[in-house]
Amino acid sequence: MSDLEEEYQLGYFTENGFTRKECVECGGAFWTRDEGRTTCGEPPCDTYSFIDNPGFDESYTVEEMREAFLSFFEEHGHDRIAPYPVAANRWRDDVLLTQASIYDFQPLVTSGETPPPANPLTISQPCIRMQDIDNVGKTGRHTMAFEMMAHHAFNTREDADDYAYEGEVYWKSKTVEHCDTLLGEMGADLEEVTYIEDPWVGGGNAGPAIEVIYRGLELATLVFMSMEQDPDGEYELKDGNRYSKMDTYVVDTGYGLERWTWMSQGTPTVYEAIYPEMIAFLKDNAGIEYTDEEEAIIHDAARLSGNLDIDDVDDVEAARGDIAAELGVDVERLRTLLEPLEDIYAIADHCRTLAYMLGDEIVPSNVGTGYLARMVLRRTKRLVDNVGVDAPLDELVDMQAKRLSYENRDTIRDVVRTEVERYRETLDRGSRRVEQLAEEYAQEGEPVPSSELVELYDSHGIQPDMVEEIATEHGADVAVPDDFYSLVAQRHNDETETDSESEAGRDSERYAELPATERLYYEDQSRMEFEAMVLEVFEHEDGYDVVLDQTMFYPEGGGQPADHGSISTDEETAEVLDVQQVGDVIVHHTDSNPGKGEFARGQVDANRRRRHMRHHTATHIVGHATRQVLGDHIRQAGAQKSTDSARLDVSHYESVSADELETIERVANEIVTENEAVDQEWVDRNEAEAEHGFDIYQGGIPEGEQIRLIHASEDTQACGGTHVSRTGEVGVIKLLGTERVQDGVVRLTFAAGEAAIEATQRTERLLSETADLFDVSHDEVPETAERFFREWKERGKRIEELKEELAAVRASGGGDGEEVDIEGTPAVIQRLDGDMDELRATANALVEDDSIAVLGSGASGAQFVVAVPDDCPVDAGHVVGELSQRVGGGGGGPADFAQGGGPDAEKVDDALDDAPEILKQALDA
RNA sequence: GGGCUCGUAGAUCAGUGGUAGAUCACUCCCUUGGCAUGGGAGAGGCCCCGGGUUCAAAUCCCGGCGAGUCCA
Repeated sequence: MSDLEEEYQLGYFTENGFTRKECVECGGAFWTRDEGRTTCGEPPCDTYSFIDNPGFDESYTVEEMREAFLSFFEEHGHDRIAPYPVAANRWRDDVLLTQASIYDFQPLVTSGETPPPANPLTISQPCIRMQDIDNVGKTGRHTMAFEMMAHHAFNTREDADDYAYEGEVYWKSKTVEHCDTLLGEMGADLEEVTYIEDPWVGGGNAGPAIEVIYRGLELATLVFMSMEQDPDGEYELKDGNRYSKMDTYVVDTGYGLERWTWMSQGTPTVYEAIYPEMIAFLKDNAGIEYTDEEEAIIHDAARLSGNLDIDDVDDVEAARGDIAAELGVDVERLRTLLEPLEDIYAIADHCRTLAYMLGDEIVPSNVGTGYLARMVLRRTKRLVDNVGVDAPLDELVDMQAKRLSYENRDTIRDVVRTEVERYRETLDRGSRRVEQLAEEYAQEGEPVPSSELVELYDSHGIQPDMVEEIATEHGADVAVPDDFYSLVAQRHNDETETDSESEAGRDSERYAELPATERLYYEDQSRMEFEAMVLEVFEHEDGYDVVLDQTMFYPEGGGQPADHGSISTDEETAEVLDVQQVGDVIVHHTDSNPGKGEFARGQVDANRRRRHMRHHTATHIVGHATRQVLGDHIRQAGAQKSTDSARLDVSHYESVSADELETIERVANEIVTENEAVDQEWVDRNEAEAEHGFDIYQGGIPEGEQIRLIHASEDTQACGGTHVSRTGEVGVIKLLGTERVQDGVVRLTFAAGEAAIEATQRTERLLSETADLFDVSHDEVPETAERFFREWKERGKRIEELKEELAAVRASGGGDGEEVDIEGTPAVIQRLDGDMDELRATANALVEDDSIAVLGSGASGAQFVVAVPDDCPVDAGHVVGELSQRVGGGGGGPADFAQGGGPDAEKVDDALDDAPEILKQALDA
């Protein structure tokens, strides 16, 4: 079946007495030393045989196993690399979380554009896979968080050049040899190990791959990434697409740290092997105890469930029935025994996931990785409450963070506490809502419909089972549909398509043939004049695009706006209105044509540029100060500079208080006052990463082997912007304000240098104008404003009172109104040019005296109020309708009190003249 | 980045175009020796902001701001 069969004819196999066989159960091809073997070794063809029968000589903890693995590969010529963050979106924008060790080197290293940090290398990379979150705890082997131990080698073909690494380090046979040797050193019985042929396809790449199985457990996958999708390729693989060989070929291996540890211990589940003390703590805390007989059932069930090929939760539920049957136990009894234990396994795993996430400084939020962290945390909290563990969640997460040796454990605990509190508020809000809803439906005797459930979940974050619980207490039925989550998904399917592509594609083609523009602005960031040759000019709808051989003009990028200025030749001076970078070419957008092939002088608008430089350096300083004041989790989430101010968005889990803002401002200005050097440095990116970590990429990830670092005081950032040469040149930094731009992200707005002075002057002018208005000193403005506001409110109330009094007087004093008799009820018809409030009050007063009130006003347009005493059969709404029609409008209201009006104020009197007639009609009607 | 929900008294919320409400908390009075409590009265609102529609907007529409939530 496999088109790649010849790819597996490895020297190591033939030299070490392996034979290729086909599994009698599944038909898959595999390699083994055991001549008599007939099955491939992988469940369901075979079953776990290491439970209570560890497959290695010694028992290892995860820490010991990690160290054993890494040092083995170090001894075999690999460099040990520190793990990358689990937040993969810090260096690539196509995924959120790190799901495999190879993610660390995609896309730039695997494509050959950037050299790997070492070659070959070994690493133990923390990974998080949310896909099988529902299986965690239930199958005995699924975990959301795990470490993928790996050895990688990056190779290029002999005839290929222009890649960041050259030649072959090692390939398939050597890879298998390393794996086999490691298993041998661990004391595995090599006769029992099988190597299954299983070509790998994913993400546009493919290649032969081998699964390494021992005693039923898949211990490693050895992937030989060497092909890319190509419609004309010579290989057709299992996804139905065609592939062809690439110039680079990469050894991508994955050894599950947790599985190796499990194999070495032979415990019933993986969880008991990797964090036994936490499992013990949780069981004890939740008060879970078993009799010997129960213990035996659980033990057997765990072993059996490991043997089943379980891939989703439905299978787990079905499998439980099979297991119960095999053990001769009632399925409900088995469920009651296992469920609390499953929750505990899941809690331990989720806490470890959170420790990785928060330890790598992900801040919970409603977007991106922050949202995933929040989901995991809330899920964990539910499990903890469900199973009756009463330890605070921050303590549980800390247990795992401690084991993983994170240094920011205080912040982690703080974040967890804040999140738990936030969740509690959401639940409070939710339960109030559900209670109310439940009572409504209970009263009508109807069940809560699934549309309400979807609404509650989607808009308010309330789980259907929680609705069920609360609603039942209030006597309302709830039927949670089986396809609940697909109903929720349906609501999101109406989303609009993405908009069309830009024209950048064509542009970049046009500029591709031009040489890279030499960037003078990096050579001397304070120079503003230069000379250059005009290489090309493209005419445009609204101007010209000019390309020079070298330029001092800074193109828009990294949140710094483009420079302005002029490009002059002897004949022509062109204003530069915008500057953009297209590939390696810098394009100046101008208002006139300097002439292709001309020798030109460039002049950068120095004032504008200097303001940008101050704001750019100030941004680094403020970021650094914020990190010092608020904590190490502070990370840039976006930034924009202008001539007048700059803004910096940072990740933070609560809003910034006024006190904190002042402290940040003080710390930032201390850095300015210390007048330290701001240096730029071009360095090898791998060296930079090794020395400073990923925190240098807060403003985005630049391409290329060399990157530019900016050192401002103790802060180091990869940055392409222009900077002042000493922090003192920033002058002064004035923080203008802070706002929460989204959950988990806070925006700081500030101004530097003369812009700071201007900003201060602006606020002071506002204060002065306000003070002048009140005719008081600056100090007295707040209390004066407060007094004015209070008095304004008091006066409003007094006016209301007076209007009512006036209305009473008008109603009783007869006034100049006409009074007619409608079947024994007196009706007062009166013009009264006041506002609606006055009309209403007067009408009310008249009704108190058992009169019908028909009042009209011409104060702003025409307005009418008609009020009728309780027992009078006149319909006020009808009367108002008739009156309003006569002034070109309309009106209505309840039968005893109606309002209306229209635009024709001059017809108020005419309308009122008709009032007696209308009243009589209304009575007849 | 997108979808949805919500902004009304100090708190929790009613109010679907026609005179801004309830409960708790608050103040005062009464009941009691005191407390829990019970009875009565009162105070407290830029109905988030800005436009629009309308005779009339807390209410409908548009735009902001703020809060929440689901998804990628």
